Amino acid sequence: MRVTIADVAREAGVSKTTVSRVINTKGEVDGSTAARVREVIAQLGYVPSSGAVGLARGSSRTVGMLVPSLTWPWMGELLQGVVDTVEAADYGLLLFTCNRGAESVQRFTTQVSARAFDGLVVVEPENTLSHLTTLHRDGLPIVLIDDRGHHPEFPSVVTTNHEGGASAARHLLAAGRSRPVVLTGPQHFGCVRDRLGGFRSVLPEVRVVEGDFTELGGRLAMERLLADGVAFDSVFAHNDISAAGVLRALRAAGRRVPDDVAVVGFDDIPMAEHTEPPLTTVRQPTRRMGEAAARMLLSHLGGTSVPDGPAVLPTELVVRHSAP
Amino acid sequence: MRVTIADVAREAGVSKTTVSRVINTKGEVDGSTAARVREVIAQLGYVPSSGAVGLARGSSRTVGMLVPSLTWPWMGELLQGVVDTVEAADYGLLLFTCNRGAESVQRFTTQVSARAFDGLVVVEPENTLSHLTTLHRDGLPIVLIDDRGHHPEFPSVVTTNHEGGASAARHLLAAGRSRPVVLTGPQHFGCVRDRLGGFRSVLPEVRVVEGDFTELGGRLAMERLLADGVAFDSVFAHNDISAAGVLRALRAAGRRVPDDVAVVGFDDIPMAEHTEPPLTTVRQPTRRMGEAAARMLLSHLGGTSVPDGPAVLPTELVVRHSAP
DNA sequence: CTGAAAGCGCTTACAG
DNA sequence: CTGAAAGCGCTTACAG
Repeated sequence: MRVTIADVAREAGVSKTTVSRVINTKGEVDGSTAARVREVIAQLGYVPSSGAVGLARGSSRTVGMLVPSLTWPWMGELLQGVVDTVEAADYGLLLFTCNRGAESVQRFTTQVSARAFDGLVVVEPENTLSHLTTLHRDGLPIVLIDDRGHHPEFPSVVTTNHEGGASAARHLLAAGRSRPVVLTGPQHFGCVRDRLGGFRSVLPEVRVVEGDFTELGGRLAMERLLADGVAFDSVFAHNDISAAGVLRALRAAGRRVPDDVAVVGFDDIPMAEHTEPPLTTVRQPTRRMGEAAARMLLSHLGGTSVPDGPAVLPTELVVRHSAP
Repeated sequence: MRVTIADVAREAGVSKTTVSRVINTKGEVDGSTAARVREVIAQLGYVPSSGAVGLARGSSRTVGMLVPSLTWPWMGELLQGVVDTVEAADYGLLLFTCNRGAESVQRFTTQVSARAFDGLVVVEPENTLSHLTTLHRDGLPIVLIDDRGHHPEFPSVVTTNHEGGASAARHLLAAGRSRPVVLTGPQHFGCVRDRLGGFRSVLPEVRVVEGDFTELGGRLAMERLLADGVAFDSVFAHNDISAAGVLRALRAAGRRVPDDVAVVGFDDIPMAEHTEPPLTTVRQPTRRMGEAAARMLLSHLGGTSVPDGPAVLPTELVVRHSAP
């Protein structure tokens, strides 16, 4: 049988109230009484039932995390940042995905109503913002990790997409490249517009090709440009995956990187070190974004008022061989 | 204020007992009564508090997952498999890491005692097996995803490491390669011994080099072999990351892959498609291992007795350019 | 400084 | 088929 607060109380010869007080160090308790209670707790190996505590206190000391998918290359770092921060604060982390579309969302919403967690960190699944906004208005604390460039009415963590694009352009310009191609992601993403805008603020003369963030998309786009005889000396791809496709297409066509064409990616996923040649890229501080989001949520739960603007974490240009 | 079972009971003009019965469809309830209750539930948007249900029932309808790190390349697939299965069964998934060593383990153990979850899926953090065994003996249902080749006394999911090694050897042999080097992982891992044993069962004449599963380790090992003038026509690396290091070292030394040296990895992480040349590798069914582990745990929680042996999922050789 | 009692929101014998 | 009551393991006014 599990050890309960009643067992401790009986064994220590005090009331449950007193035991509760020493556990939570609230209210005055006589020193020697407290010592005795603590001793009994240790001896019995008593640990309060999280469920019972949650029910009595009306909170679960757990935060939820909702992500579209766990298999994206930067998701591991992000999750690690969130988990570390949450665990350090002695909270639990309940993980949800939206793999099965509407059904997942339904299930997730039920968990919200069931009060399974106190607050939510979310990497926005497509077309969920309005639903999340409703939950937030109904009182659920939410922090959004915003990779799409939305601007929700609740707190969020973003990176400097505009400046990231600008830094890529400055780097290419300094290396004497003046005829760049920008291979974007889907242009309805805010982050895509920002990256492009930043790049253009430095290098206005750009050939823009809309991509889809996939390796295959990058490869095909590059093959088409080469077939069309477009002249360019550099490529800025909006993520590393599509940059990998670009590298492959260039190699297949006999173009040398970086001699003939310099290539810059975005994200700095683990693969970026291992492409041929290793990829120069604009690093997103993924892990720190996770940490920041979790910290914001926790301090919100702790009663601190949240900042009204998004928390902005800086990108960083990582120079490797593809664009020295 | 949140809607409780009492609100529903009052509104429907029945007792809480009856409401509980229609929610859980247990016990006989008059058809029209049930219909009325269901209507009120829908109208009020009532969702049972998971905390209260858990307390009353003595279980939380949540499973825990413990992993050493979230940033390993195959962890995303594994997690996705677990999460999907767990969510489909209407359970929650509580995620724990062991980033901070002993402190993490302590915190984790507390959660166990707090009954925060009903069972555990674990990818074993180093040196935790005996502790997990204790928890299991104390009554916690556990399923191990065993990437180390331990053989715990509780249920586990493994892949065919021996056969995977053998399949790599058969493939190289069929391609006319007879002087292989095997770059292993740390040799105290059971999986490493199995992969090597399988390989040797087909190609006994092997040069074995102990590696450490890192890209750098793979690169350095290969550089040393080349410097030593060792003659070989193929490499079987025990994971893809170190295979990537091997590829890089070979390229730097001017050896052509696969013409001069064929290279086979293990795992089939996302990067394997993107190395130069793309990597032939022994695929671990990572996602399905996650699914299998979750299924075993859930059926155990559901009362089904668990199989005594480990569940074995087959590897699969994926042929790409590095060893056609 | 300490305790009896009510309450958190459910489930489950037990009685009818 | 239905309900009153006890109980799950805590916390928290309230009273002393």
